[in-house]
Amino acid sequence: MSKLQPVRGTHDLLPDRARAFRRVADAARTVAGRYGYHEMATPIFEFSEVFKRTLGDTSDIVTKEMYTFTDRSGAEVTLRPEGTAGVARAVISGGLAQRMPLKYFYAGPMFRHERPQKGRLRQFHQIGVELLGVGEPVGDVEVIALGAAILEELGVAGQTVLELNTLGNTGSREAYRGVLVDYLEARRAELSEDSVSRLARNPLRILDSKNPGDRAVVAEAPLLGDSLDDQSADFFASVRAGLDRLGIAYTLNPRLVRGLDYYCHTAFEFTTDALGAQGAVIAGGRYDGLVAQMGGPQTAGIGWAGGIERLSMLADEPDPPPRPIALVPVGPEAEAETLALADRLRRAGLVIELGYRGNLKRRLSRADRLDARAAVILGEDELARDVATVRDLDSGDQEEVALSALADRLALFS
RNA sequence: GUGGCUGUAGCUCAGUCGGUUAGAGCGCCUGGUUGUGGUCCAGGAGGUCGGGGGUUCGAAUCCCCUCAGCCACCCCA
Repeated sequence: MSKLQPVRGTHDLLPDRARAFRRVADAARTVAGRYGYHEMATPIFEFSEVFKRTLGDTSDIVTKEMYTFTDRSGAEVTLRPEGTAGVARAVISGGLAQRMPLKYFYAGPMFRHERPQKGRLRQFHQIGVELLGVGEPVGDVEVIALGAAILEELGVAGQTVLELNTLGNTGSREAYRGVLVDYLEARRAELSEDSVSRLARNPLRILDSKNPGDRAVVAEAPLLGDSLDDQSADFFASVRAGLDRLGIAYTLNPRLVRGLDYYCHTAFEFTTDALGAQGAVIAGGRYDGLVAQMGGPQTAGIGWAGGIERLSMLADEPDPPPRPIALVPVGPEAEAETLALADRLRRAGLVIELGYRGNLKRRLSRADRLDARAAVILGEDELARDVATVRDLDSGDQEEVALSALADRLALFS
């Protein structure tokens, strides 16, 4: 730690990366807007209680991954590990439940103290949407369709598949949980160490264990689908019918689960095999119990979050920034004049770079490195005649242009 | 949190049976043009060999610790 370095698992976003990130967030925001989901932002940190209540005291995120600290007034606060909790808190504290349904989009940094690896950082960035107040399956369909549309817009639809499952309503899930625990307890000796501890805490999670021994046990486990009551089965059938109608392909994955109590019915993930072990690029589900669990009114909810880092690794290259025009003064008089000229041209909407120092050769060389489209050379003799020399840096052609006509002439380059 | 691999110039990397001033390509700077870039030629700057400790006459090279990156587990976006 003696050398100056960024905190583990954090990265500087230099312009190229920043542009790739912005492309993901911008595409998502635009598409979400077409579905009526508008951007909101919650604070980057909340009272720790907000996350403990939504994520549960036993989840890994709460027990070992949160960036929690005491601020100068003694309050225990936490850098948000995910986005839904803050939105739910805002709905309650802002009295927003008066005007349901609520449709929100968000984008921003999240923080989890995990061991970094490909597609996983300690400060990472997510986009997400939340739909509150819609308990009908059409809400699930819309939210999933929105995710699919964003992936399409980003050009990653071909690299991802939609995995879908249902957890059923509370009664169905509790019934299944009992059946599953009974089954797993009977074969406890065959389970991995991790899964034995999950048995008490979060038994559904054992279903998607990667451990070969666990998988063998899970393969013969009772299926959640068999525990669904009529209401749960009908709900899921409606969701599937809606997706079919929209032509959104999916594969059923009965092992796709969410561990937390407030999740119910639909669970889904858009996954890829192009990112190593971090397969999920968008993941979400229905959380009808969340707002009530936080102390608000009973409120249906469904949403998803997507990893910007992961999506940007798959997405098409973002458009390059516009090529600049370089202003190249020769001599002190022209140098002074250039500052005002640059200002005028920028106000006209042009992208202008000033060479800050050096002779003509040096500044042209710099213009070339900046990938400038053209250079405006302004020397004493040009100045005396109120003209400038405009050099096309791609072709090498030069012409003299009256200063009054300069902006219009340069606009032809873009 | 666990395990494996890695860490030499801004970038990509060479260099270890321990031994004189640690190298290359690219990039950067200067000059070849006193008002003309990209190519070419010549020259130059730049490294506490991730950090700390140890072994040794001598460590980039061996040992220990530590930090970071990558990969997998765990967890998840």
